[in-house]
Amino acid sequence: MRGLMPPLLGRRLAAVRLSRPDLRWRLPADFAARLTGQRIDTMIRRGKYILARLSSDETLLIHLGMSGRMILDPPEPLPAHTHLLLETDAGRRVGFVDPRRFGSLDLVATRDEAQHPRLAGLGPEPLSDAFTPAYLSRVLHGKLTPIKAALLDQKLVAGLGNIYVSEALFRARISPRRLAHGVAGARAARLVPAIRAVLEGAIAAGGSSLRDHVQPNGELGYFQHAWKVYGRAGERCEACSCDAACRGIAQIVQAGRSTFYCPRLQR
DNA sequence: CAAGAATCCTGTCAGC
DNA sequence: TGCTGACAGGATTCTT
Repeated sequence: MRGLMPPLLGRRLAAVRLSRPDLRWRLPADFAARLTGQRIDTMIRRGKYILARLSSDETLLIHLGMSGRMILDPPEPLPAHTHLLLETDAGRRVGFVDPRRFGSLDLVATRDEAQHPRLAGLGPEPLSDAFTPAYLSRVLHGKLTPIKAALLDQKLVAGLGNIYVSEALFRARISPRRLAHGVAGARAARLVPAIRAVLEGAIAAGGSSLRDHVQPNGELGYFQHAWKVYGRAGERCEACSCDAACRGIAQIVQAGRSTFYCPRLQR
């Protein structure tokens, strides 16, 4: 979103081309027409959603899903799977590219995002004051699901994905297999700052470019080089590599997603 | 109600 | 080289 603000903020959308309405959810036939001519007044992020508030009092929602990317001034011919192309009154162009189409676009008839069903249920922002150990303890209390799965639940806390959950749990030295209710209390007090540190590091690095993610200007993120456990199955974890008892980073599947952790350090 | 599995879709890569 | 299966930054919907 930071990369989108310079070209979009305060500009009017002079042209909008929607070449594929069947994304995660099918877009209405008048989607492009409703965007055309609108000015983008403010842009914010909520969880994994980018929100662009329009002069029409509507809000454009963008979710990149697994494989989505935004491209500034894409070349012609347009990259494959460019489903939406915006052109501003200043001549800048922004493309929404998403091969798998797990991403979504939506146009909400209100500037109050809390009204939108996709956003209404989201938990607090992990970088906000609302995300405290007390809050996390409360929502984990009584939960029988592994902490890994709980942290992926956007209703509990908004914005964590598969990579950053593994990284945060490593940083907090908590096993991803531990049941959520067992993290309430002292472990939650470690987990909250661990989550914040991982997200702040990733944002500063422009995200993690595993295969699809790029910043709008085309630059790759470089947080993948800072991963301690994700994608490192079999390697000895950096925190205990000198210890003969370290048997290396494990990869397991939880709730259908890969989890990476150090079984020796994370309890 | 809560938790886990199946599902949507395309691209890439390992193995044969 | 070409085929097949597994897997990938997500989140909803269906089953148990």
